[in-house]
Amino acid sequence: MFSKACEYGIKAAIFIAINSFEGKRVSPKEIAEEINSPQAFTAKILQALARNNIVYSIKGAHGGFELDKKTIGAIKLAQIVKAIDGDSIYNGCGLGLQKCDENHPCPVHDKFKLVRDELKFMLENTSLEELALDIKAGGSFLKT
Amino acid sequence: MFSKACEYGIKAAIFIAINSFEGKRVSPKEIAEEINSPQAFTAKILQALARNNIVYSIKGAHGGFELDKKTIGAIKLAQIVKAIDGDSIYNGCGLGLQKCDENHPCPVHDKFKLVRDELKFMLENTSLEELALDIKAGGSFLKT
DNA sequence: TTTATTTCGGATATTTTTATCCTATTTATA
DNA sequence: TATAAATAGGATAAAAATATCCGAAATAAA
Ligand code: FES
Ligand code: FES
Repeated sequence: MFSKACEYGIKAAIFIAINSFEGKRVSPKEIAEEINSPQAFTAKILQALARNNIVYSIKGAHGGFELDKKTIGAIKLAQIVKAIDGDSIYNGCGLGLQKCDENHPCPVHDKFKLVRDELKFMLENTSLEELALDIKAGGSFLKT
Repeated sequence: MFSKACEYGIKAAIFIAINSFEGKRVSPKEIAEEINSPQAFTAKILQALARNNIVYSIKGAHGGFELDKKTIGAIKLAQIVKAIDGDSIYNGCGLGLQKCDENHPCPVHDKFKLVRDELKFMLENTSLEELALDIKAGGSFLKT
């Protein structure tokens, strides 16, 4: 469904959110440990998230990744997925036709579009905040 | 969403279905042309579908791929997807946890499961027959 | 200003997916 | 039986995704 890079990106963002609520910055090393991902690869993904202004990176001593406590509620999964995997998951044809086109649909278009749109809606309406709070409450987990 | 192999497999199966309605066998060459896929790679996928008893392959002169006209309505997309991509799309965790587990859910579990189950339902309830008929009626297309 | 810390980013390596090539095997038919 | 036509399948290649390594640049603090 999502690429590994995207899975790591989502989990990393959630972990950064959790820590930002407590005013803590986190390093790629900590993040990789918490989400059970390869550290250097995770660092690359964090760079991409930073370039897309989804998370903030502070270089140098006492640096790390963080995000603005006030905007955590406004950051939706859709932004992260789009930044890493692009938007083919929202617009692409389920059977790989060059473009998904109502006027030249593939055989599964109508049915696929329903599922795809529901996924899109879900991602656009799920915020980092709710996911982070659920973890803090012990209702869900980032690894194992 | 699906692998290239799976996309090719679905389109190939639909094309074989269309031809089997007319009692015609088709070759990997014809199939690849009709679904706009690489021929040799498509042939590998056809072998996999044949090994899974989804399509039938007849070797030798006048051979080719076909399927039993009477069972086309019973073949669902889910079988093809499972044969080629496995069932991680039905059971796997959206964030890549080792297993999707109600008792140890990832942060998106509840929401993801809804989408995943809808996809599963769609694939399990869509037959090759309806897709093939739609194409014959000019309502959908296998390429471009 | 020096040092320690930390992200950035280019280069490289590994693995998986996608794709191609070639020969063996099977089968209908002349 | 000989031949041509067709799928099977192993070997290989190319491309993309995943992963690692290392030096450069930035920054806080001594
Ligand atoms: S054309 Fe294939 S999903 Fe729309
Ligand atoms: S645990 Fe992640 S989707 Fe179920």
